[in-house]
Amino acid sequence: MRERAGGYQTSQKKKIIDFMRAHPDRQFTADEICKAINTAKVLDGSEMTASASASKVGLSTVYRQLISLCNSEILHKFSTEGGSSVYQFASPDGNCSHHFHLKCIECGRIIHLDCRMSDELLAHIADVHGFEVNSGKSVLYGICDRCSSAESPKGGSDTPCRSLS
Amino acid sequence: MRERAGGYQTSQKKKIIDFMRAHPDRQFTADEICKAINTAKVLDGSEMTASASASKVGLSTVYRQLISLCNSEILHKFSTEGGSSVYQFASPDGNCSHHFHLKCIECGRIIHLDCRMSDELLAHIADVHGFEVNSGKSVLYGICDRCSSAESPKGGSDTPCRSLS
DNA sequence: TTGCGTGCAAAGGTTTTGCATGGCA
DNA sequence: TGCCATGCAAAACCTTTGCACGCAA
Repeated sequence: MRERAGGYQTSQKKKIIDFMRAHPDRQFTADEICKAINTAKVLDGSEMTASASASKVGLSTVYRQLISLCNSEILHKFSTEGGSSVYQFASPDGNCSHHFHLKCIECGRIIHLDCRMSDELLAHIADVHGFEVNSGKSVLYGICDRCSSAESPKGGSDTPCRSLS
Repeated sequence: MRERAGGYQTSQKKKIIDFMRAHPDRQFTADEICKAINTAKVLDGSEMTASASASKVGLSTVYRQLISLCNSEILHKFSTEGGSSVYQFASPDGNCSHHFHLKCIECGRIIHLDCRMSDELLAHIADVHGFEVNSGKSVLYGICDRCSSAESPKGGSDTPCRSLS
């Protein structure tokens, strides 16, 4: 049905997929993805100036590809409270539809909760309360263990933590 | 938690609170709230037509009050997939912080899930997985009983969620 | 070759902000 | 009376769309 990435295999699409697959536990806005693939490829390497002349992938192309990739279920789309949307790589198994996602509001990390109790709760909600939860679209917000133990954010060279207010 | 809405008691603020309190189980965009309080008062499911927009309360005032009321935890803010935000009256008890919210992606209805199993799951996630879930900010998306029975009529979709709240 | 994918720019919608004025405490 | 809140408009922001050209199949 939609298991393939339904379309041409362009270099732009490949860049987006490669970048998202390299960071499966993180979420990015369209703008972040656009900047990332126009500068470095895995973004943990050397520093670079923002306005590199090598910028090629347009933001509208990123948006169009993100829509396509979400339809192909290669990516997942989430809405933030700030109004913008963020995208995350979906595991090829597609099992993200079967467990909860925990998102730390401090560091932005995404934790895939593979837990029997959550399955039981989902079954309970479906049976008793008649509500079919779509786990792939549901995110539980809170504080992860790292951030609760240490309130100071570590200044990593990784992706800058989005403001997200 | 007794903290009132932190500011003056203006007529505009009162209109917004009254309107939202009159529809505790519904969600509205800022624009809908603005139109509603400028035309009718309880709209009772029939109005909401374009109306004359004899604006008295400005849209920016609505936005500013919504931010204030959310900070005071009088309202809750949710993000829709379309990118816009919707607001809903929060129960005065403030116990919304202690249970899950189920949101139907079809009809937009919010169900307050007051269920022992969810409490157990939250405790389990905190103890075993070290993640402190903020229930008030977490929303589970899915299909509610009404909409699922409307789509695919399978028998026995009864048992309405005893939302309590 | 065929037509989808792309880049650029402009449009569209939502939310925020600046500034002068009005109203609550 | 002192400030905060309001209204209006413009700005800021995110996302989509139109159009001509490039490139995968």
